[in-house]
Amino acid sequence: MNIIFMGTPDFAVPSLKKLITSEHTVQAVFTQPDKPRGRKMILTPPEVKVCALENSIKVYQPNTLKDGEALEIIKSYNPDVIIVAAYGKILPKEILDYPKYGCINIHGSLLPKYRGAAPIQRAVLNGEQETGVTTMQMAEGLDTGDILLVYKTEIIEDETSGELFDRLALAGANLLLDTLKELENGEIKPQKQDESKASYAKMIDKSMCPINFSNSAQTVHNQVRGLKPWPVATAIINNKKIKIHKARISPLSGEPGEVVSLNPFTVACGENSVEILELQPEGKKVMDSKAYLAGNKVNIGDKFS
RNA sequence: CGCGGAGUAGAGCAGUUCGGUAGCUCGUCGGGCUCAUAACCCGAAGGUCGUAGGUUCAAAUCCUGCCUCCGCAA
Repeated sequence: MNIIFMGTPDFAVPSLKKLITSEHTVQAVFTQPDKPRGRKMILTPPEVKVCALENSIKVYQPNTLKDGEALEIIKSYNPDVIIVAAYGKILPKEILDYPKYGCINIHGSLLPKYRGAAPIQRAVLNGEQETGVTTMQMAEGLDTGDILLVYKTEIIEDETSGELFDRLALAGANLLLDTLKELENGEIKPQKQDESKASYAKMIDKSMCPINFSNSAQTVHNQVRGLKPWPVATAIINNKKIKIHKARISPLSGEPGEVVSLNPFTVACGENSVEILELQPEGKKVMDSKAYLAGNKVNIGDKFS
């Protein structure tokens, strides 16, 4: 099939790569405009753009798809289908309806659960044990289109959002190819989403970072996993903010926030405790907790807040 | 020139204010003790103090340039 691909971050890259090496033809790529990123605010191209350019595919970065220009570009390619993976812009109806097979989206959850911006992180934060990837026929609403194919997978005990991202990005790429194949062969029966089971995964932001040690160790652990690798859960000790990169649940107990063990480094929660395995003081690199304790005086009974 | 922290032994830190013998907690190696240990005791190795220059009798420390890493903000 002739395909136009729309996507932006690294989640979309495996799908794009897979399409490029498949029997399909990627005619053009749409992605977000380059944005200033990093400490120096350097203008940085999205990962999908980098991948497309490496493969000599034409890239478009319009600010909006709604002014008709985008539609003209798309018409000039006459694609059979448009693939959308974490693109980050709304597609107007005239584009959704234009290709023969419409627009197909890859979404990182088991729809209709976790529609929206941050399905993967939200699943980890909520301590879900199962998630997956869904391909759907895009409709006008936010992730409301009919379901085409679904891939389910377990969320592993200590898995972080970042790790799950990588797995689902790869699984999504495979699912996408299957979807295209079955579409071509007319084997797919699109399923309507059950609106009564729909939920939304709001964007993640830094206000979610501070850890409340009154919560259960499980909740704290989910927070640490879910916010890794960005923006990372934080706690305060000795008046200094540190990021908690990696933790584990421990059966010890004590006053919430209290250091109950130094070996391993363990902090009590509302229920049980968490062992802190990797952390990062402000202005410092990520280090394991043993290294931190070698140079910073922390005593049993000290309090995290 | 967005704001700020930091580069000292394999790791994490102190020492820099006020120039004058290179330190701490760990790790590593050797030995001892123990039924046993991420326990304890004894000992050892390991550093051109990020880099280039300047000031000085003398610089980790003061001055200047540069490199690198990180936090915030976006």
